[in-house]
Amino acid sequence: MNGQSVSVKDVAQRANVAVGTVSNVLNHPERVAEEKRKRVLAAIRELGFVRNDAARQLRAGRSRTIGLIVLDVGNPFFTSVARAAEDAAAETGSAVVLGNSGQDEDRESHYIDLFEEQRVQGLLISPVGDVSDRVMALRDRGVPAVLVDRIADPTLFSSVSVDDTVGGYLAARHLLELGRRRLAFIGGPDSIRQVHDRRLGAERAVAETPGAGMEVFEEKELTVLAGRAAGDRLAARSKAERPDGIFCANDLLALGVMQSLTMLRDLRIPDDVALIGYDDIDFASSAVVPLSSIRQPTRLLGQTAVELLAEEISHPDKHRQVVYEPELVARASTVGA
Amino acid sequence: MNGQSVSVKDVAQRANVAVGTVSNVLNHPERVAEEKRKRVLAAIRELGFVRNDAARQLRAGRSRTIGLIVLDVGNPFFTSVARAAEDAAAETGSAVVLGNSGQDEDRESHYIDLFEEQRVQGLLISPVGDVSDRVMALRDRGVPAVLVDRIADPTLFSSVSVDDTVGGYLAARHLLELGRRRLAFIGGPDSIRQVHDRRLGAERAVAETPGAGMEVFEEKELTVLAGRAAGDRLAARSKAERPDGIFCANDLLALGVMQSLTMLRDLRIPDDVALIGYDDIDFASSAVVPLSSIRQPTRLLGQTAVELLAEEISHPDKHRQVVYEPELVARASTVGA
DNA sequence: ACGTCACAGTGAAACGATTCAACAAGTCGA
DNA sequence: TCGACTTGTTGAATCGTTTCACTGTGACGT
Repeated sequence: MNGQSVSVKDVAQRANVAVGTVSNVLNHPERVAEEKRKRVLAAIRELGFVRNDAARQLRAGRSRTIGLIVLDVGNPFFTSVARAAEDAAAETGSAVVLGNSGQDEDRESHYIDLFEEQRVQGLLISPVGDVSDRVMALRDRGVPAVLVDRIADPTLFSSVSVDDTVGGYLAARHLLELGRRRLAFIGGPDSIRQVHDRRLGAERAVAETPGAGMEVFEEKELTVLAGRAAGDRLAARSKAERPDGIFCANDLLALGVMQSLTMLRDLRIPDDVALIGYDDIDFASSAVVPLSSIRQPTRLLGQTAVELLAEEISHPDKHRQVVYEPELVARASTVGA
Repeated sequence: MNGQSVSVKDVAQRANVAVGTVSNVLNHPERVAEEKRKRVLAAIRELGFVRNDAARQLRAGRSRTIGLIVLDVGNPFFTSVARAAEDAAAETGSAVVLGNSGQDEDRESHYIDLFEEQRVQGLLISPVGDVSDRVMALRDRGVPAVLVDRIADPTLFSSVSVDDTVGGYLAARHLLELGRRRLAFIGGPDSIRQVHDRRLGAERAVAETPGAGMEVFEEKELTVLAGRAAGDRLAARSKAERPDGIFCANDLLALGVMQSLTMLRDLRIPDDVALIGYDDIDFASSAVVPLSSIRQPTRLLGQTAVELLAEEISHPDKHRQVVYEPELVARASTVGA
């Protein structure tokens, strides 16, 4: 009905009290006598008053939001982290606003600017490139940041991440414990840190096991199609030369390999070849042969990121590196039905 | 270095100009003489000044953000819509902040409150329940809204959506044009509007085709596992009783059916049975047999939502219903390799 | 009867960017 | 030389909320 915005002043007028009292009803109800409080609340309802957040922030000098910049909103890993961060922030009355960099440094930079203008309480960021300079400048201006899914220089920042070498180790050891000795690692570009670390972890497990070996294949992409191509190459080999355990750097690759082995050739999983992926995406459990995988504690990541940010706010010069360990999820593709 | 926030006043002092001039450098550079502009910009750089968005908004009475509330950030349909909306909003200098209701009315309500306090320019929402009352109250207070993926009462709101009956029609007609006559529709709970409409559309196509018929199966969930169960039942039938064309209400169901038919039984797709899904998720194209599907114009949805919102802002009493048609994506699962 | 307290309530000041009426200085034409 | 006009600059007022020093009132103890 009314076009204009209703302010505390209007409410105060209507309820016949001072503006300060209206504010107290909103923020310190215990300081206001029962009767006036009721009158104020009634006025608020009648006028449809809604707090103006911009004015609050301006006065407070700080907003109640936390900025989160992720590499890819389409990636379930990040949406899960985001949801957990949201929940954790909600506990302290903060809200999380999400920015999607899409692996693009310009967009990332743009969101950093936006969030700084909004005077967010802090920034959670899974950086595209090297953002140390920008992030340090931010902190000098009073906006702390926590790196997500990346380990930071402990003297500079706090960070939360998951140890990919442990994940790789778990996957490979799982295959080895099942008696497999001729392993294959199917990865993507080794320049991707995650791929690199997973391979390293797997190699460590293999080195610990006498008589075991592992071939490494480097695909161009971490996709189903790339996995299928790799699978085709392996399946074409003779039984003696074929690996009996395959560890893929992510689930997409693994699903591609599975398609290739089971459909096009007639190999049985896990009898002929045991197969394990990484990430435990939704599809892993509903594959033709449910796929074993390595699950990352995404919710814990998001929650911890928010906690670390709170610590950074209270102790700007203390930093902490939290590294979680991923978890093995054994399904039929390794242990059978 | 400095703990305090730097304001225009500080910049003005440093550059030896008035605050108004600093503001003009930022917002109307052409009004400021070359020399002073340079001095101001230098001061901004030296002091690390960053605009305080809260103060801007307060003065402007309106923020530069648009609120978007989606049912599920994990759903690629919505993330795609969100990204398109983001891009469209960026063109007009606005930013989109994303809220995830997760199908929960309380969370939805919470985000509506939050966005209203933030005085967003407007709200894009794919509502959980019936939000007409809340949304109308919002509009009365000057915050327009556009419904996404739902048709609104044209006298009340604007909306963008996709016509699911057309999608169903396209899918069924495609199968019919390939000569299939014994169709099956595998759906989920018919209470879900999308499922219901897709079935209706398919039935229309069948009714238009002499000699064609369609069985309807109602699964409990729209998942791969439910699809596999349905596939098992169909595959167990004799060739004469088995459908020769299957339309699934979404791609997950279709992938389940595909697993069942090709792996467990030995039916060929599309020779023995043609199969088409709905949504065209990423996995559809990389399935063992690339899956035909119906693609929704998600980017167009997001873009149009932003445009409609702009219209609502300029003409609050005019509403428009935009309904898009989905598109057939024919792949090997119907037309072969 | 008087000082001390606790409690409610008041309203001006502050947060920081933007706007705008007012003014200054310079240019041009007559 | 004067007025008309252009161009650049100034700084007070404004947005809506919260804070806080202050006032008013009544209860209580001595």
